[in-house]
Amino acid sequence: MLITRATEYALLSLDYIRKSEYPIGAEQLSDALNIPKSFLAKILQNLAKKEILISKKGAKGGFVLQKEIRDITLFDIVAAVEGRPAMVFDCTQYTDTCPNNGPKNCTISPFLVNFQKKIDALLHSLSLEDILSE
Amino acid sequence: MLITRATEYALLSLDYIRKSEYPIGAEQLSDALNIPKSFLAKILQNLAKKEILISKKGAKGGFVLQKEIRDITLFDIVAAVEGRPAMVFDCTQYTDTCPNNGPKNCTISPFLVNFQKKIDALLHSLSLEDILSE
DNA sequence: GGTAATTAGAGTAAAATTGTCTTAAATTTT
DNA sequence: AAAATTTAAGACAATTTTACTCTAATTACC
Repeated sequence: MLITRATEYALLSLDYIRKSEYPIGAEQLSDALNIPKSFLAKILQNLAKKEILISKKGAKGGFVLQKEIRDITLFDIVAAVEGRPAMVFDCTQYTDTCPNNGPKNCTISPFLVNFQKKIDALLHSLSLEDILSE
Repeated sequence: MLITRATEYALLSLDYIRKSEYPIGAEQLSDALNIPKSFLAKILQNLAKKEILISKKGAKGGFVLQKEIRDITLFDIVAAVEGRPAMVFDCTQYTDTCPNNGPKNCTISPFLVNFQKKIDALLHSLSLEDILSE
């Protein structure tokens, strides 16, 4: 799966947050979107670390968008939430068991690299503005 | 991950098989490509079921391509091996816990559908011929 | 200072992927 | 016909990833 549930939660949250003037707390989001609170909190943290959200601690705190929605790409969101860029296929993980001893002499590697580039281009080309209606 | 290790094994196997005049056995493939035999056997079975490979039982049996490599698409290979088409994201699995009560009123669904279509188009447009060098 | 909120990290549970094993069925060779 | 070879099928186990929880600490507002 290219995109996990965490990314879905992120997209739903970003959509909710952008519609509000005030910071939105994790608990409020959790209630509104029916998403497990602790899990969501971690997702929001990751989005904050990657400069997609601003987090405000303390009373009346919460999360606010850090950029214009047209400046937030799908690529960044996925990378932030999943902890790494979206990968079509990751063969670098197990070069030890690779029948061809690594990507350098892999028969299918050139294709996969090419395919990965197409996915990346697609993710980079799509901003939050593009995908959230209204 | 859009493509799993099973699909990588399938691609490597298909590349090996197409280069041979004679049927290639699962064990021979397993040795040549250093892929766990039983796991590989199952992958080959799936490719045979989906009319990508022909399987011949008995002595001197093995697997042969059933079509020209330009007529085998990545889409078909992935669908055969993974047991379902490659999915960007599968929210139909858990409509019960969906904050928006299903894809019909989902804020992000239209985007995901669109994204999925682009992936599908890419997979359909690429044949084995396109991706295996020489 | 007290409350409301995020931050951090360990830890658990469930699901998917990866891999194994055993037995049966089919085909070829002898 | 028997023996050898090879696929077919399904149950099972191990590993990895995903999904989620809990507790304690930190920060900021009032």
